[in-house]
Amino acid sequence: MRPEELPEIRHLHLFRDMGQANFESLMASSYAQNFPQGLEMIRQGDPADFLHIVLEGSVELFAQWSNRECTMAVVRPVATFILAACIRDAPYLMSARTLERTRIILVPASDLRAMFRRDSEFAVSVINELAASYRSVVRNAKTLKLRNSRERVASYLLRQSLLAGGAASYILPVEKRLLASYLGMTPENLSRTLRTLESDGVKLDGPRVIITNREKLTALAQPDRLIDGPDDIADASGSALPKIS
Amino acid sequence: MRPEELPEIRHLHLFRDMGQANFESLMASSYAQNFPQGLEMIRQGDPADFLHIVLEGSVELFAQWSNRECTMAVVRPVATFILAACIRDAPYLMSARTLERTRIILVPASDLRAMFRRDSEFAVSVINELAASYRSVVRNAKTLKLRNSRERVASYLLRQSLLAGGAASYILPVEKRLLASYLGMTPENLSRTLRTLESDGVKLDGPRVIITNREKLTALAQPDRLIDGPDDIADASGSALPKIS
DNA sequence: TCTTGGATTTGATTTATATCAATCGCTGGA
DNA sequence: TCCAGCGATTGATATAAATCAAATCCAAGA
Repeated sequence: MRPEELPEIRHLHLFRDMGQANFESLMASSYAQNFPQGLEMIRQGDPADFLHIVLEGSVELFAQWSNRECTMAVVRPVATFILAACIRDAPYLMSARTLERTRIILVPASDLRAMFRRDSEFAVSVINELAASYRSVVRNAKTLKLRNSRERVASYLLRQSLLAGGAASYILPVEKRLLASYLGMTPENLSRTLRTLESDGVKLDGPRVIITNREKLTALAQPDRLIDGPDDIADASGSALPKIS
Repeated sequence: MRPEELPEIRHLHLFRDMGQANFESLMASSYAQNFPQGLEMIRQGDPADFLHIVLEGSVELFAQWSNRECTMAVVRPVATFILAACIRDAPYLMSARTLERTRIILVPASDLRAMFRRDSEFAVSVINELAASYRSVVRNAKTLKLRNSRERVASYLLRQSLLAGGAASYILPVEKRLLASYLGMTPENLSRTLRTLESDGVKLDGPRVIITNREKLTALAQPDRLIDGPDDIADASGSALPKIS
């Protein structure tokens, strides 16, 4: 691990409040690894041996069942993922693959579990992280069950605009086929939906999103703080898709 | 609160490992309340002031958006709900209403937050509870995105059979319209689906489920440990019926 | 016992979405 | 530069699911 990377990790909410010696101890047993693009580094069902921290690149979390698969989330630097599995000492519920060349820190799950018993500040951080993650998935489930695909697309585009500082134009952070899977629809359906949304205030030019009529788009998406955030505590780690640990 | 209720609460994983004095202190600031059937005792968006513990009856957690609503979960004794919102000191993401006359213990969220900073055993229990909850919602999201409604119904029926000790016949624990909403479909669609499932090994007689061909039903449902459980750590909160094999 | 309201079922139809197939367009490598 | 391959789009069609409407069933209360 490079020395300049430690502060980046230390800055995460999860590690921010723990004792310095404990943080160093945890990092001492961790190690970095670089993965090429498209590598499946976690397979669902495998035992959760390491907490993963993305330092560079990006990672897709996806789930599989009966020859089908779907994207659950995309994790971007600097953020952790699969915390819950590590804590439960249980099999991963999701697989993970790199979307590009990606640098990851691997923190042994056993050390992690020992640490939050030793460092009560860290325990509080873990509690907060898990509670936030839980709420994030609940929001996700709500959008899946309460909105149809058109509404999900509209609210996604609007939310991304807000993440881009309310910009009227921005670049989609992920490929459309991945976005389609994340939103629970087929690429064809997403493509068609995007076209029909042109009459509702948003236009696509390749990967570029141009919001032409924010009021109209908002009326369709009906953004809701209890689904789309912003979440209670400011997170703003600039991830393209909701963060999942 | 009745004295005989304390041991029931104490027995929950969440409270099992904390110091006795701390448990008593937490309970001292809590109080019981009885709600009639059909009462909406939590409205989504309200500040999370109390952790709720169901002692008797049952509670539906549901979400609303744009004049639509859907059932997210049903909580039965003895269990807690909306822990994450209390911890984040954030608005509830879900509403709650009683499905029958229900007795609830209300634990002030502020006491809860103070307590896991004071009692590190309790902190560990909260961590485990949240991690388990998180994984439970992820499973739910997976079934929504990976299975169609027919498959969701089939796997639900099979899962309930296992919860009933593998019984070939059992009574649905909830009304069908609520089940439909939980499974993300309309009551009409559920009704029709149940009928067509008769050719796949399961028959409905009112609220009674009769599994006529477990192999066939299993082939359709394709139960998966990473979606349907059983979860990692043995929970066994009730329904641990002796298995005859 | 009779009544009534809600739950459930059934039927007809519409709408949403997936699937299959083909084309287009871009990008990276030979 | 040209080509191969993949993502994106478009069109045609099939399937899944929702909606609308009505009938039936059933349990709680008068």
